[in-house]
Amino acid sequence: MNTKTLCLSILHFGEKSGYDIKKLCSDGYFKHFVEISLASIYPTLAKLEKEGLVTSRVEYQVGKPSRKIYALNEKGSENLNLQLQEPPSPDKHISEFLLLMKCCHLLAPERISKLIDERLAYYEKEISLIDECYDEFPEGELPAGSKFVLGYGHVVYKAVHDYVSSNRSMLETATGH
Amino acid sequence: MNTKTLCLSILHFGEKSGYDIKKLCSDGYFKHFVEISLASIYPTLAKLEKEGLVTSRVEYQVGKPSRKIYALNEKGSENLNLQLQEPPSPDKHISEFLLLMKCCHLLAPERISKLIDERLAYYEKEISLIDECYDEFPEGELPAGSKFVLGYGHVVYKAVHDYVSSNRSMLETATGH
DNA sequence: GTTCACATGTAACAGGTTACATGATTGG
DNA sequence: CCAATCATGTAACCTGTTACATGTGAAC
Repeated sequence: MNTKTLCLSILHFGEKSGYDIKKLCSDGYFKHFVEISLASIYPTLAKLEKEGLVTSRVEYQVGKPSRKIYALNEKGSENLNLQLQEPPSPDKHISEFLLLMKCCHLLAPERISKLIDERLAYYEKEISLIDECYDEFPEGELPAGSKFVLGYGHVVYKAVHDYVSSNRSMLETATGH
Repeated sequence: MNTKTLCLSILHFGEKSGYDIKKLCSDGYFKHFVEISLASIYPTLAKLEKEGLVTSRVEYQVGKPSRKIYALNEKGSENLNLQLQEPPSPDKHISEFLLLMKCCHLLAPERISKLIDERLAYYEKEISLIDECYDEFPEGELPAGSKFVLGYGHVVYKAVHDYVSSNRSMLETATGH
């Protein structure tokens, strides 16, 4: 995933600071399908401004550091539309947890149980975070795309939670060492 | 995910060439939770051999290029066990498809429909690939970890397939431009 | 007191990818 | 004939991360 396109598509939902973008990707609406760090956001936003795709203004705050707020302009909007015409590259999913489970015969049974407990807790947390996102919008006002994506995340976490809790014995009783 | 640990854990399931490892990660049993390219596998295997964690032998073939087959030795096995004691880092999931769906109001309805059709076909393909993996092993002989991980992938693809096919209208009828 | 959240930015480094280089055989 | 599969490996490049630098206010 191209960092520039990601920033443009997030800005398209409204003007934001680099810090805002990071929060959205780490905790908010974009959380479960993107990855980005602050150290790549700031230079990217600066580049986008230099290229004339976004504009920035500084918002002074009392007691807090100033925020540099970026907004998409027409050229940026056009550029985004162009980028979105390209076919999406395949999903990337990397899970050390699954690698560990695949190697369960090398793990102590107590460790497996602990890892699974933590995993289930993690799924539950993600589900409640998604539910919180729904609650932020009044009935029917959540955009279709956002609703679809939140629902997608929800069914994934629900399905794997069910699967892991019903099939954990498969791993916990494996004749390991 | 550490490339060295990944190679060691795959080799732990049996001796393999770099090419074999790539195939396993791209099409086989490790497919849906790891990412690795040949250009990082070969140098990693060479490094592992230099460090004395694996041994290699060359297998000559008629009509095909020779294969360099690597096997885990005791030191490598110990090293792997040590690595597996570390807590797994959080899953990484990146999906340009979901970003596109989130931005559905910027896409033509026909494009959305086409993207969804392709997506559903992709899920179906993944499910049948997983089923093929099951079939490779005779009844009951698939190791617990592998079975668990395959089942995990299966429920994910099944859940998202169901979700996308039942909720596609949410995006296709979105008042875009 | 100390850690966390807010807030932006740079520099050094690590990691992995794309493209290149090579070459035989098989299938369409 | 051309593309694909098998098979290994290197070099140049790019991108993104960790760590650093700086500073306030709130909460514990």
